[in-house]
Amino acid sequence: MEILDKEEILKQFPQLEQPLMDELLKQSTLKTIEAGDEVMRTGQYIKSTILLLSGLLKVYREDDEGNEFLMYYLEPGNACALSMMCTARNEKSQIMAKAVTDVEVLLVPSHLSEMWLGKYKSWHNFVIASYRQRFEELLQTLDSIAFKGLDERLLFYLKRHVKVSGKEVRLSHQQIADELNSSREVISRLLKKLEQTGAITLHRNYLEVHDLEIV
Amino acid sequence: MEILDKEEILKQFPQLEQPLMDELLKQSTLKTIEAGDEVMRTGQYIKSTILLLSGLLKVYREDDEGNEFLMYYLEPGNACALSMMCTARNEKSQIMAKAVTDVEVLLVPSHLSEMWLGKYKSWHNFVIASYRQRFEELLQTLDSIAFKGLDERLLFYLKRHVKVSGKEVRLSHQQIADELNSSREVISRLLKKLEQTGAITLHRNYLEVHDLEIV
DNA sequence: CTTCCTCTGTGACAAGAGTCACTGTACTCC
DNA sequence: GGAGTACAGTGACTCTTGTCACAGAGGAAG
Repeated sequence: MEILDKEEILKQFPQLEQPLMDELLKQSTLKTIEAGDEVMRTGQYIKSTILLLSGLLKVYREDDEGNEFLMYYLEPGNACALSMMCTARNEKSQIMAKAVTDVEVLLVPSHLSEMWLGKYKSWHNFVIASYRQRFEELLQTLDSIAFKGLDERLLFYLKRHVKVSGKEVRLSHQQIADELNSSREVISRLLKKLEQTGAITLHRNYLEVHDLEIV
Repeated sequence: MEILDKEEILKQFPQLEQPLMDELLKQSTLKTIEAGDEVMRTGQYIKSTILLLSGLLKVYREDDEGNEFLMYYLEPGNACALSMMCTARNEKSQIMAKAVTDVEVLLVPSHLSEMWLGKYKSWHNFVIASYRQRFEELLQTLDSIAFKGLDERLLFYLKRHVKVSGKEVRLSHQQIADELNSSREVISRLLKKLEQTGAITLHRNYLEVHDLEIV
């Protein structure tokens, strides 16, 4: 286990009170995860609360036929709400979390996380706030699926992607299609249309976003 | 304000500890809501946590064009997770809660609910458990929208409806269509098919469910 | 009984999205 | 430079869902 850089951690979680930070530094473990690796899947027993220090995680849903769709991204400073509330789920569909880039996480043993809820007000607030944020993001995703056509969903997806990792979207059409639970051809066509409006420029294996609001 | 029937309330929320129950009885207000009335809409400032004592609430999403879809039902013993985490939301789409039947709710002022989180372990657990349940239900809804065709979504919807209010589904095709964000004609056709398999029987203004598993 | 209104059933058509087949294009590795 | 491979573009077709138009059917109220 590497030595925790206190300053670094504090910077990501400034809302946590001092004594809690001390415990956190002492009791949690730092883990590095390579881009592309799976961080979590429901059904598996989750024994830790996950705090994200650096990098980018995507949380998505996968059904029994291998279809998937993106729920939301987690950025540094976020906690994985699901890791806090993972009950024994034995349904067919799963929630998965995967590292988009290399990622550093802090693992807090569940029993501690549980205990801190009563002990530290700031931890408690942090946990509740995490639930809220995830709930809201999930609702946005739900909205876009329920009310919007694929063209608007694609826009929503691109906007979100730009927000977490910049205007260079380094994804193939196939990858985008997967995350929207659609098919490559359809995404290709829609992207082409977007390019024609001038909103984006297409390249091999990536695309540049110029302005998604003009559409 | 009516007098709270302690026994009744205890029965719905047996997991709450005694001193908390006492405070709850003293500090919260009972409110009766008529079938069809709106309980809540986001954006509006929510000043209370809502506990459901009797009746049935539906929680649904509505977008700016009046489209809607059902998120989940709340039954007696449930709390409205949203009333606990309503931040100032000023987006276009809204979460709405409406009474399906006549409903009795207990209103807990937000500042108390907040305080109890630290004070009573059982309250804290109850709140966390509520979040979890709603999150899970929302995920199921999301799944059915993202992965399933309308036929399967209709089945899922009917099953859920049967679970909360029995095998007589007293809804017009139009109402069902609304809750699935679809159109009457399509729902009519799908229901007809279901009737042909023997899973349900159609009537004017209601339908009987026999067995939804056989489909 | 008659009128009126809401709910339901149905056929025809349109639009969106998925699938298939095939072509072209850029990059990588010998 | 040439072969192989993953990615991207495109047309044709199908299926599902939504829309429009209209016809019955059942209830309610007079």
